[in-house]
Order: sequence, then C-alpha cells, then structure tokens
Amino acid sequence: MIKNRQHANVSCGNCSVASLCIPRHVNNEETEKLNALITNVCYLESHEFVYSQAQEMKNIYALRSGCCKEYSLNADGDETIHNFFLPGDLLGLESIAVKRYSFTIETVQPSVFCVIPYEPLLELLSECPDLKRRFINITSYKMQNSFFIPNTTNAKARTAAFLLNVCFRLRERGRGINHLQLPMSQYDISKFLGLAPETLCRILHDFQYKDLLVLKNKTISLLNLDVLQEIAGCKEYVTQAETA
Amino acid sequence: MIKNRQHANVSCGNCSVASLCIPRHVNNEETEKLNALITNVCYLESHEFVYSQAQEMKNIYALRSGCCKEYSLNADGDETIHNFFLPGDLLGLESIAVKRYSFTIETVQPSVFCVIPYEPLLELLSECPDLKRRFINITSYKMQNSFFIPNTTNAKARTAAFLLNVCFRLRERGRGINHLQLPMSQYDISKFLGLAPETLCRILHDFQYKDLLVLKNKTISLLNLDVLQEIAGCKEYVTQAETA
DNA sequence: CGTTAAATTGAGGTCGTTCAAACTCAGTGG
DNA sequence: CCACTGAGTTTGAACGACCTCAATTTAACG
Repeated sequence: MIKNRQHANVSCGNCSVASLCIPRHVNNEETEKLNALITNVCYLESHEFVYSQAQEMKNIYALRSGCCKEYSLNADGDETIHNFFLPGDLLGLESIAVKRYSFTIETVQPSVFCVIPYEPLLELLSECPDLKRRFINITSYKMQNSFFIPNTTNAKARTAAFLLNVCFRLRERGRGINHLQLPMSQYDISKFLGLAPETLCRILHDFQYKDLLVLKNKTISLLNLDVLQEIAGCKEYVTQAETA
Repeated sequence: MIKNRQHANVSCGNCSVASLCIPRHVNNEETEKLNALITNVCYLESHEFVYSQAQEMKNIYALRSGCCKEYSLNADGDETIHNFFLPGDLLGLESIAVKRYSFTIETVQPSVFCVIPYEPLLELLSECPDLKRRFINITSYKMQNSFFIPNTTNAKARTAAFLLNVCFRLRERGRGINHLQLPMSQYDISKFLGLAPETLCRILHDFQYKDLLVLKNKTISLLNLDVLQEIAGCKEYVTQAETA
C-alpha cells in the first residue's frame, strides 16, 4: 500500500534511520532537497513484493523498517537469495546501469519503504556535493561488503560469517549487542549461503553445542564472537561508522 | 614504473579500451576534462603491486592492458582472491567509502594503468552530467556482476560460471569468441573460486572429457556454452552493451 | 484447536578436500 | 646446449563434509 509521505508524517529530517541512510553526513539544506523528492511511502506485509526482476527501474527504495530478501530464480525455479536488507539500506542500486531490476525483492517481515525516484535524485547530485559524495560512498560501501561471505565451500565458515555480519549490522542499528532476533527463516538463510537447510540447522546446533551461541526460536544470541570470527576465517565486517 | 601520460602518448580520446572504461557514452568535451585529470600512467611487470591493503586511497586506477588480481590475506596467511581485472576495468571503487584500500592488487601479467586522482574526479562529476551518470553506472554494474558466481558449494557450477564470465568479458574486449587465453594461473582461479587446486584441475579435465572445452597450456576453448550454462545454473552474464 | 510451514533428526551416498607423489614447463646458470 | 630448479599442474587414494531423501517434531497462525 502506497501512502503520501507527508500525510504519513515522515521526512528525512525526523527519520530514525537517517544516519544509516542517504542523509548520513549530509547537511540540512541538501537533506531537505532530498526530502522534497520523496513523495511516497510504501507499507507492505510479510511476503509481499517491492519490485520484480525485469521490471523497469524507475525508483530506488529505502527500507525504513522491517526486513526483505533479494533473490532471483534459477532454471529449476528455486530461489537464489543474494541479499537481506535491514532498515537504512537502499534497494535497487545494482539495477541502475541495466535500467531493469535484476532481482526480486520480497519482504520477510512487515516493512516500510521510502520511494526515491532515480532520475530526479541523479539530477540533484550535481548541485549537492554532500549528497553526491554520500551516494557514491553508499555504492562503494556496498561493493566492499559484497565480499563478507568467504569464497569457500566450507559451510561452517560461511555460516559464522553470516551470523557476524547480521550481528554487526543490527548493532549498527542500535539493537542489543549479541542478541539477534533473526528476521528471516533458516530456510532463507540456507538459500543465501548456498547450503541445504538441514546442513545449516546442524551447524547452528553444533555451534550451540560448542557454546558459541544460543538458539531459541528465531532468536540467536552470539556468545563467543572471537571463535566465530576464527571459524569465519575473515576479517571483521566494516561498519559504516568507519566510512566517510 | 610511472610515466607522464602525455609523454607516453596516451589519452582517453585515443585509448583502445575507452568504450569499456569511463569514457563510454561520455561526450567529447567531458572526456577531455576527464583526460586532463589523468597525468600519470603506470607500467608494471608480472607480480608487481598496484596498491596494498590499508594504504590510503587517493587514486582509482584504470587497467589499460594486462591482467591483475585483487586479494586479501586471511589469518593463515594465504590469499583470498576477490576479483580479476581485465582491460577497461576500474580498480579501487570499493575503497572509496573507507578511504583506505581494502584489498591488494597484484599484476598477473605485465600491465598498464592510468592513475585517476579520486577527489578531483569527484569534483568533476558535478559539472559533467555524462560523466556523473557513467561513473554511477559503473559502480552499479559492478554490484550487479558481483553475483556471477553462484552461491553454492557445487564446484562444477562455480567453475562453469567463472569460465563463462571470463569468456564474456574477453568477448566484450574483442577477443576470439570462445578461445580464452586465461591470463591467470589455475592456482589463482582455484583461490578465487574457493576450491582446492586439485579439485579445479580435475573439474577442468572432466569438462574436457565431456567435450565442453579443450585445454591446451593456458588456452581454454569453450566448445559448448549451453551445457556450461546449464551446469553453472545461473543466467548469462550481463554485458556492458546492455547498460545505459 | 487445527492446519501448515518450518525446523530437526537419522542414514546413506556423493562430492570436495587432503596428503603424497609424479610430472610439465619456463627460467637460470653451468 | 643441457642440467637444474621451482612453481604450477596432474594423478591417485582415503577421509571427511555436505547433500539427499524420508520421517518426525516443533512452531506459527488463523
């Protein structure tokens, strides 16, 4: 359901995830110009679609709250999940060059999005130096973190890296340090990691047995980040706090 | 070895990979402004370094000829290869936000690079609409294609996807359709794919046995793209020709 | 409370890794 | 010109990891 953004009493100035989203380090004047571009907010329930593969790319979307998955369908018709998005994330950036959405975005929780028309945004960048720098930094940062899953067939390493990644991202969003309320299903996580759901389940229980985490329904509490990092075998996730 | 670009008789206007690099679809006037920013060219032999992890990010680099690998070192001290670059590719984009190079770039063949100072380039974008659009498209395109290796532990699928990817990229650069002079070693490829070198070797020979390709030293001729694509289990690589 | 999807558990088979050894090839020096 | 060298590639055998299939339990939601 799409609402007028002003009627919904939403603006970039009063947004709780502004510091993770485009306005980060952007001055008030430019933030207001950005705000003026964004006329619509989109409210979706779980398992609804923001956009679908091959549709014309007119807008990028900013996730205000909730969680969604980005996927494509392979020849066999099952999902390849490429990404999960959390509040403050921008959706559709990878589709700018191709002009059509490359993937499908489906909510995994009730979610709220701001609709940002791309061409007007692009125009605005020329007259807004902060905005220009920030937008390019976001794209750069996203490339950076596309490498967080280790290029290995080692399932435990991939799983540990995923848990750490979500942990850091939720921490960035002010959630409790090590208690992750994982918004997505184990099945989705397994598809994201390229593992069989049974394998992921066994690995999570193995980690629990080794006191690295505690599982309770969809809540995972990480108990030993150091060992998890060792298992992941890759450097710690880079937070936005370390970016410009 | 760094040379003055004018003395080397190099300019964006006369560059053979201009249509793959920043100047693609950029008008002459803006291309000339870009050209004016780039004062240095860098000539390297095999196994030399363009930049190293953690160094301050001042420049991005455009690869004019040759080939290089992008990697980081894990705790055990062995390489995790994140990318291979071919002529026309831009290096360092993922490091813009963090202001330090996230990875190390090492040549795997004698290579030539243009040195593009980042801050002046960023400034230039505001007054050059074509350049601005193109630069953002490049970053978007790169995100897009960071997904070309299937998220699976299936080694054959990963290998097939890699071969198709390099094949398409070389085709884009005007090399013979299916004859790949692979610029990198099998060892590097195995590290890129997260496989043991022995596994990769066996898979390549298996593909040869199945008449999908012919191996001869470092030359690989792909014989059956359709079956390779089936094995890769993911959609064909998106070429820049399909981008704006 | 009933229905359905998600998570869990076990057994067996396949696939990828590991370790060890042999081979190839390009580069080097005698 | 040829032997030496070392990195890269190839081959084999055994082990371990991950997947598949099937069945069961648990959780989610109307």
